[in-house]
Amino acid sequence: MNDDNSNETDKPRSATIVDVAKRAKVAIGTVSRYLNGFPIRRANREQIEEAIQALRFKRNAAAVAMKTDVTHVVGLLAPSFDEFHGAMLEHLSRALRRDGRALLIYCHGGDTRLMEDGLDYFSTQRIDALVMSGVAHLFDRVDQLIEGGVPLILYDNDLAGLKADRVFVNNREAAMHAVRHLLDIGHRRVGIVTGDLSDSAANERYLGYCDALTERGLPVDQQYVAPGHWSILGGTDATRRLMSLRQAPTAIFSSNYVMAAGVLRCFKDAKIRVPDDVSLVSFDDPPLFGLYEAGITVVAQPINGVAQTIADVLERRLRSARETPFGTTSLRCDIILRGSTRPV
Amino acid sequence: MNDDNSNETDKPRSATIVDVAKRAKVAIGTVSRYLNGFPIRRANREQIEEAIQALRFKRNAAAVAMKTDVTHVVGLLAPSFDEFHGAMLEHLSRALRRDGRALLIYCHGGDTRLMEDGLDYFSTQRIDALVMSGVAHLFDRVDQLIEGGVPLILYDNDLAGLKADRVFVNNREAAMHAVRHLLDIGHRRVGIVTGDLSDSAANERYLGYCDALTERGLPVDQQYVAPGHWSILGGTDATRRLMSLRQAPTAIFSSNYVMAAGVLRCFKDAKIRVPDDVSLVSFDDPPLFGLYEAGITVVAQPINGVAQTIADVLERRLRSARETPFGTTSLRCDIILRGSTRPV
DNA sequence: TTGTATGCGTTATCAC
DNA sequence: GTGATAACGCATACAA
Repeated sequence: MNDDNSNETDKPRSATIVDVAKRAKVAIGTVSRYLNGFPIRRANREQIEEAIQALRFKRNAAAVAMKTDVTHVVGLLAPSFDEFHGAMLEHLSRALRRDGRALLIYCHGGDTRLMEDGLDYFSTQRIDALVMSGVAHLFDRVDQLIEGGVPLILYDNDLAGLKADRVFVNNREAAMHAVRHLLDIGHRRVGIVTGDLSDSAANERYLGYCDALTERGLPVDQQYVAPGHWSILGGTDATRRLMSLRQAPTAIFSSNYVMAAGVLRCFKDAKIRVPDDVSLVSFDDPPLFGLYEAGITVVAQPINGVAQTIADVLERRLRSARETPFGTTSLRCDIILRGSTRPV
Repeated sequence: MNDDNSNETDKPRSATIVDVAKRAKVAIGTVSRYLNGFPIRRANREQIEEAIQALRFKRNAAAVAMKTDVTHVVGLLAPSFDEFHGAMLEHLSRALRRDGRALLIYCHGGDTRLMEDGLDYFSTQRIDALVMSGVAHLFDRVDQLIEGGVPLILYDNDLAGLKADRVFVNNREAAMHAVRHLLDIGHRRVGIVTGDLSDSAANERYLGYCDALTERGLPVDQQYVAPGHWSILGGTDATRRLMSLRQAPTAIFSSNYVMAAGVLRCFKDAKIRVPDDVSLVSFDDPPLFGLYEAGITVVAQPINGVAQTIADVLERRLRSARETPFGTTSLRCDIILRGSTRPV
C-alpha cells in the first residue's frame, strides 16, 4: 500500500487516471473515453467529473505523448526575440493556443552551434512541428527533421528545396512600392541598405528596389547599394558610406528596421536631418517608429496575419495527414506614409 | 513482426533505445547507463556510439518524463512579448539552455481566462518550473501549482504570500534616483505617470517618486500623479491631464516605456517639445529610445541580469531538493542620462 | 457503452 | 559493469 505518503519533501505524485477511475467507481478505459470526448453514460460522467475535480486530476501529457506520439508542442527556432520575432512569437503563441498547442522556443542568436543544438533538443522533445526563419547552412539538419516526420513551416526567410509549408510577405512588391514612392516624390538618387543578399528576404527586397528603378528607366547604380548585414552597426556603416558619396543619395530605403535604427544613428551623429536632408523608408514597423520625430515611413509587415496563417496551415497539416501538397502563402504589406519622406 | 513498415504515409517511427541495444549487441540497460553518463566498458561504449549515429537515435523526452517526472521544460507565462518581455524571454531562453532546459511559453494578454488556461496547460505538460510576472487574482491557481510541486519564480511584478523565489530590480531606489535627477536640475513640478498601483512594480516606482520629493522637502501633490494603466493610450491620457493643469509639470517621470511612448504621443500631438518644453525620464530602455531625437533619459533594467539570475536560482532549486528557503534577489538599475532632460 | 489487457520508450532494481 | 524485467500513465483493441 502506498497510501501513506511518508516523504513530504519530494514532489507529490499527482492523481492519475487510475485514481480517478477508482474514485468514480468506473473502469480506467471509461475515464479515458471521457477525457477524449467519447460518449459516456450520464451517471458515469458525473462521477468522473466529480473525481477529477476532487483529485485535481490533470492529464499527463508525457504519457499521452508516449502513446500517441503527439505532444501538442510546436517548436519555434528564431535568431532573437526583438520587436519583429517577439511580435511574431506573441501572435503565433495565441493563434496556436486556439488548437490546444503552445510554443517551445529556442533562440540561437545566429550561432550555428546553437541552431544545431536547438534542432537536437527539439527532436528529443518530439515537437509536433517546427516553425522557423530559414537559415541556409541548416539545410541538412532541418531536412533530417522533416524526414523524421516533423512538419516544417518557414516564415520570414526562405530555405529553398525543403519539403515545407511557407508563409511569407510579398517582400519584392512591397519594397518596390516603397521605393516607387520615393521616386514619385522626385528622388532620383535612392540608396538601399540591404540585408545579407544570400537571405531570400534581403534579396527579394533588393530586387523590389531594382524593379522600381527599372520601371522608371533608372539604372541600378551599385554604389547606392550598401550591405548592412541586418545589424544596427551595419546600418550605420552602410549609411556613412552612402552619405560620403560625391553624389550622396537624397533618400534611403532600409531593408529592415534594425538597420534603419543604424541609419538613424548615423544621421544623428552626422547631424543629418530627416526628412529635411534625406528621406528614409524602412521595412518593418516597430511600435516606436510611429513616434520618432515626424514618424518613419515604413513597409508594415502583417505580423499577426503571418502568425494566423502559420497556425491555420499547421492545423490543417497536422490534422489531415501529411499527404497534402506543400504550399506557399504570401501576405501583402501595407505602406504607412509618415513624416520621414518628403519631395526633393 | 512489425519489421515491414508498410505504411509510408505516417510518421516514421524513430529508433529507440531497444534498437540501439540490439545493434550494439548490448543490453538495453547498458545503453541507458551510457546515455545517463554512467561508466561503461570501452568496447561497449564504442558500439553504442556507432549505433546511435547510424540509427540517428534521439532520446524520447516523453518517455523519460514519464519515468522520471522531469521534462526539462520551464513554463513562461507573460502578458505579451513586447520589447521588455521579449528581451527577457530571449535572455532567459539562452540562460536556461545552459542547463539543458527550454521555455514553453504562454501569452495571456492580460486576459484572466487565458491565464488560467495557461496554468492548466502547463500543469498538463508537467513543466519543471514556472516563471512569471505576478498577477494578483491568480494567487489561488498559482498556489495550487506550487503545492503540486512546481517551483515558481516571480519576476517583474510581485505576488505576495506565495512560496516562491523572486528576482526583481530595485524599483523604488531606481525611481527615486530618476526623480532626484529631475529635482537636481531644478525641476519642482514633476509629474508621474504610474502603472496600476495594485501592481508592486508600479507601487514601488511610485514610492520611489515620493521618496525623492520627500527627501527634498517637497510635498507629494496628487494632481501630479496620473495613472497610465501601463498602456500607451493611458500614458497619452495621463499626460494630457497633467499638461492641462494650470500649473503644468515641467518634467514627467513615466513608470514604464510603454506609457512613455504614450507621453511622447501626447507631446507630439500637442506640439510640446522634449526637452525644451518638458523633460522626460522613463523606466525601461527599449533599443529605440536611444535614437529618439536627443535620446530619452531612462532607468535601464538589467534584463539580462534578471534572466541569468532566474536561471541560477532555478538550477539550484531544481537540483538540490526543495527544502532550500525561498529568496528574493533585487538587481540594481542604471540610469542612462540622455537628451530628454534639461534644467528648467 | 464498459471493463480488461497490452504496449508506448525509458529508468531503475535486481541478481549476475 | 552487465543483462533481464518491472514499472511509469495513458490510449486502444478486444471481448463482454
